[in-house]
Amino acid sequence: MPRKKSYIEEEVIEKAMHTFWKKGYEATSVRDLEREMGINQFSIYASFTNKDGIFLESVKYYKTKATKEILNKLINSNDGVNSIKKYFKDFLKFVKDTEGYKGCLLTNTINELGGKANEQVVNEIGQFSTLIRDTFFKKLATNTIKSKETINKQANYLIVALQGLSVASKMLGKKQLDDFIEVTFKNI
Amino acid sequence: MPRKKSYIEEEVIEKAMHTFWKKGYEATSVRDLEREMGINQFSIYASFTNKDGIFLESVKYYKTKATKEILNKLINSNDGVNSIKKYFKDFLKFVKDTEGYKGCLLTNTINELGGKANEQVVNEIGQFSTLIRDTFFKKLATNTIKSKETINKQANYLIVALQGLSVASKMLGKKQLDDFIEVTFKNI
DNA sequence: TTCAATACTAAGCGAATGCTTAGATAAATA
DNA sequence: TATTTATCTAAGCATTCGCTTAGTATTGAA
Repeated sequence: MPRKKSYIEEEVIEKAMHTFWKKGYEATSVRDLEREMGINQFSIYASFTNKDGIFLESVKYYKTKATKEILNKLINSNDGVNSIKKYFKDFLKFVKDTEGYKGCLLTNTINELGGKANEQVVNEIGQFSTLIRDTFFKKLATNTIKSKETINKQANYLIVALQGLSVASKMLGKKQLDDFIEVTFKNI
Repeated sequence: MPRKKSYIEEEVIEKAMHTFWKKGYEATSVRDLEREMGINQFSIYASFTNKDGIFLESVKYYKTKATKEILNKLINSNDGVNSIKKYFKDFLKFVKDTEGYKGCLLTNTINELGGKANEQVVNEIGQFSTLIRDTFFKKLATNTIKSKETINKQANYLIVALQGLSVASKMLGKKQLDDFIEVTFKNI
């Protein structure tokens, strides 16, 4: 009976995600989204309820994309701690485009909105952060006699270091970022 | 001849600074500033030209405040590397208020606006970042045989770590932050 | 006491914000 | 073919945005 949608939701979500990623939440207007997603405002609201709704879907999409493109590589690696170092380098490639480094969308969001972000968005970010930390933990725990407590501290440490890298990438050059990664893993 | 100003510029700048610090650049409206600064929009524009002008003064004020309250303590300390560790802890106190951690205003700004921030603002932030790194360098260089290159890398590393701490403080608890600081300084 | 110079209040400017509504269009069932 | 249902376009809603203007109040030198 009904008329068909003229767009594929996943495709327009991807475009919305890139817009939020580049510009941030506040600086992205619904008119921006309309232009970038290539569909009318009515359709945006019909599919995603409101601006927060599109943002939530964008965050979910980012998680899926990041998981496929870099996190799975870490999960499936058998290179112990060295695989985490590779993850850091992959991360830098992942957050860079032709115009420069745009940081991690999730870190950007926490930094911009803090605790005031939409509750579901905060949950999504918290879950992903936990997933990464747990993955770090497993890699740190292979072939070592270090205590669980030490490994836990190191995993938390690497999470914060990754967030630092997200922010610093927006200011610093490639060499400085590589130096940072090198020193980061001296402490492990 | 002229009428006197009914407000002290430094006082209203401090209030503007706290507003930007809490809410971020985009999310702070001129009406917000009007309310928080306690003066009319006309006066804001007369004294500071535009929104960017107040923001620039806020950034400068933040630098002065941070220098007085925590950076000078580091500069004047004779405790070598350990004084940097103390600086990290002082930093966490500095960026915390009753409602929680609000991060470093300068890191927040870089993260929110990236390279698109007002040029003078970017300069101010860059200068302060350099000042802190140079200070770290001096502390790292006391009583050591480490090469200049190594010390440079470590100084850069600590800058990024500090930015990570700024972001992570908005998500993580005190214990995790303390753990991070501990691991950060393990091999320095 | 006059007068020029600056600061004040308050109203309002055009443009942009997030979101909604009215009406035309398309698809599949009856 | 007629009807039902969901989609589309495009105009417009109230509110807020950064910023300005018109008119009044206050100051200190002439």
